[in-house]
Amino acid sequence: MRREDSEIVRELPLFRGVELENFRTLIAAGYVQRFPTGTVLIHEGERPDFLHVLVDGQIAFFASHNDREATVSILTPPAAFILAAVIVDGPYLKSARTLSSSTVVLIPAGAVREVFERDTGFARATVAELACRYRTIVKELKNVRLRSSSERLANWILTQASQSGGCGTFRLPFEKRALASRLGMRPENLSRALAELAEAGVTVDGPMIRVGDAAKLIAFSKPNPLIDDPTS
Amino acid sequence: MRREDSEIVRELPLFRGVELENFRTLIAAGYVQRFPTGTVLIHEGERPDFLHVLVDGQIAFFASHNDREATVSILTPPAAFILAAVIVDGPYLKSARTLSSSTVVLIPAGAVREVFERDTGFARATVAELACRYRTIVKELKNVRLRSSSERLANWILTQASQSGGCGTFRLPFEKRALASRLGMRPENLSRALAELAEAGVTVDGPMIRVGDAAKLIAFSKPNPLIDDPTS
DNA sequence: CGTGCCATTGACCATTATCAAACGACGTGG
DNA sequence: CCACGTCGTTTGATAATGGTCAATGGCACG
Repeated sequence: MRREDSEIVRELPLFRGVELENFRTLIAAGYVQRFPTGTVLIHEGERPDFLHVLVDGQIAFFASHNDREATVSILTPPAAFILAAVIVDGPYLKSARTLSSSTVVLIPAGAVREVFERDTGFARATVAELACRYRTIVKELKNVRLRSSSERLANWILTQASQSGGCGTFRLPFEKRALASRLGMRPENLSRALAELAEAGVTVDGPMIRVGDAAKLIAFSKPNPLIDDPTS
Repeated sequence: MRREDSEIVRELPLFRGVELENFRTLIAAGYVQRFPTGTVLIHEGERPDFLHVLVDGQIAFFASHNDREATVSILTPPAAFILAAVIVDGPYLKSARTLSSSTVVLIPAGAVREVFERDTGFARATVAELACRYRTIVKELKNVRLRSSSERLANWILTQASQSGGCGTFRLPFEKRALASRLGMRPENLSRALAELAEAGVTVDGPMIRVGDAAKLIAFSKPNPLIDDPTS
C-alpha cells in the first residue's frame, strides 16, 4: 500500500484514535485496489470479508428486489463503508457499484474485529461512526417520507450549492440518472423536476446547475436541519 | 425503581455486559416513569437528557415536516431508545409518543456517557446495538423504496403472524391508523389494501387478522430476508 | 460515420393521497 | 335507559404524484 493511501485512512475519524501499533496491524493486513467505473464491489446478501475504505472515486449503494433497484446512498471519499456488516458479521444489505473509477483500501474483517476487541480508541470511534450513520439514514427516511420528489431535489441542490463554495453554480458530481436514483425518482421525473425548478431560479446547462435566486429556492425547498444538516 | 424494572433493564443485550458496579451506578442515577396513552415523551429537535428504556407499553417514533407526519418505527418492550442521540449528543431526529400506557426507565445521558467511557463491555454492547439499529433502518428504507404499500402490508402481516405463534390468527398490536402510518400509508389506503388481501386468503374482523392460506400470502408478498428478517 | 447511451419530452397509466360521507363502537350525560 | 357526540374505520369519488412507454436529439466513442 502506498504511504499516501494509508495516510488517508489514518486521517479518517474512524482510525485517528486507533493506537499506532494496532493501526499498523490493520494496514499490514490490508491492501489497495483500483476499480473501473461500473464495477460492482459488493453484492447484497454476501458475507463481509473486508472493511472497505473509499480513498478516491465514488460509490453508489443500491438494493434490488422485485425487478426494482433503489439507490440507498452515494459515498464520496474519504470514508469507510460496510462497517456495520463487518461488526455484526451479517450479510450485506446493499450492493455497491463504482460511479467513477475508484481506489479502495480493503482491510480483512477478522483483523478489524480483533483490533476492535482490544483497542478502546477504535471501539469508541466505531460507536461514533455508527451513530452518525444511523442518524444519516433516519434523515434519509424522513426525506423520503415527508417530501415530494421535487422538494428532495430542491433541497439536494441547496446543500450541494452550499458545499461547493459561495458562487451559486456547481457541477453535478455524477450522472443525472444516478442522481435520480439517489433521490428516489426516475430519470424522466428528474428532468421534469429540474425544469419545474426554473420557477425557483434554478437553471440547468448539461451538468452545470446554477442557483439564480437562493432566497426563492429556499422558500420552495423549506429546508430542515433535522433532515438536511449532515452535521446535526 | 422497582427491582422488577431494573431486572428488565439488566437483561437487555445493551446492559448485560456492563460491569455490575457500573450498572448499579446507572440504575441509581435513573428512575422510572409511567405515561398514559398518547403522551409525547420526546420532541424532535430537543437535546437528549436521558437514555430511555421502554419496559412496558408501546412507543411510536415519528417526525413532522410540511404539515405531514411520518412514523419511522414502533418500539415494543423491552428496548432502549434514543441511544444514538445520547452518544453523539445531538438533537433528537424523531419525536416519540406512547401508543398505549407505558413505563419507561430514564437514565441521565451524562451517566451513560461516563460509563460508556470506562466500561468496555458497555462500549461493545453499544456498538452491537447501534449496528443492528442501523441495519434495521436500512431494511426499512429498502422496504419503502422497493415495495408498494400493499406489499409492505402483506409482509408485515407475514412476520407478525409468524411471531404470534403457529395458528394463523393474531390481533393487531395497535390501532389501524398507527399501522398505516408505520407502513407509510393513509388509513383509507390501509383499509383498501386489507380488502385487497382477501384474494391472498387474509380475512379481517376488527382487530383480528387471519392468514387463511400462508402459501398464497407468501406468493403475493415475496418476502426477502434482507428486508424482513429482523435477525439478519 | 455509425452505434450506443444518456437526457429530454409527450402521452398515458398506476399508485397513492385527498375529500367527503356514512357507519359503528364507545362513553358521557340527561 | 337512551340520546348524543366523538372517534376510528370504511367506502366512494376525485386529484395529484410519480412511473411506464415511446420517440427524439445530442454526445462520446469506436
